Amino acid sequence: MPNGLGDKIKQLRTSKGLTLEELGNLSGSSKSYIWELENRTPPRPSAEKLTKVANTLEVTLDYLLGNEVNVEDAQDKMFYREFQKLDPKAKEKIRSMVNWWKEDND
Amino acid sequence: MPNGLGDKIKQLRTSKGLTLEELGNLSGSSKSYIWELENRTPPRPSAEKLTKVANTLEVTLDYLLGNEVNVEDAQDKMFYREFQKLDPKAKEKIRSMVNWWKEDND
DNA sequence: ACTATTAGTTCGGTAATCCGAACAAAATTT
DNA sequence: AAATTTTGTTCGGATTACCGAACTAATAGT
Repeated sequence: MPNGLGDKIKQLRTSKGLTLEELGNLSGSSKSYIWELENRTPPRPSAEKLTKVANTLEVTLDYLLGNEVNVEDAQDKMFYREFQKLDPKAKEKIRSMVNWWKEDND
Repeated sequence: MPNGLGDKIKQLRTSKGLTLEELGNLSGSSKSYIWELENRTPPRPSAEKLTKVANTLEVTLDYLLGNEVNVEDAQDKMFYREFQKLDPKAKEKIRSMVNWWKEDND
């Protein structure tokens, strides 16, 4: 039987080319615990740990927990969060970059 | 020393006219634990518990945890809408470009 | 004021999180 | 293909989240 949370973490981790240890280090957990999250039947991880894991994997907590349905929205949201923290000049650069990108496709 | 998470929970709970026991019952926790969440220095509550509390209080987990996205700027909002329309591949490229470029500028 | 009811606080115990370190398997190098 | 390095898995134990029940403080009813 598949574990929703674990499957998502493993999916995202491997797609980013990260090892258990790397994800552990980046998100302040031990690799053994990351493994438990991925493979053991649903534990009750702390919001603190899961938040850091979600941030490292660049998705929202709600996505990992199944409250948000698709990855794309979760990723968009995370990107937007980071975007908002940038200074106006940086925002402007990225904005124009995105606009330029759009010109081609339509 | 104000505790962010606790203050928010208490604020929301009382504004909804709920007692510790009621919020506990509605969200699958004991009243003593709700009290700890509100008054003791920040513990490490499980994502499971916190999710239920957030749902009962009708707010997002991200709000409780302080990761809130505030959508004040109209220009940012617009950008976000446009970004969402891009195809996944383009999004990924832009994301990694921004990440890479952010390393230098801190 | 006294009592009854409700709300909030404290506390001991138990079960679960989370880690480090040892072990196993897989991949890479020589 | 043996040796080395890297990645994944298991396990014992320290720490702590979370509960139940006893206690205190308010609040309301008579």
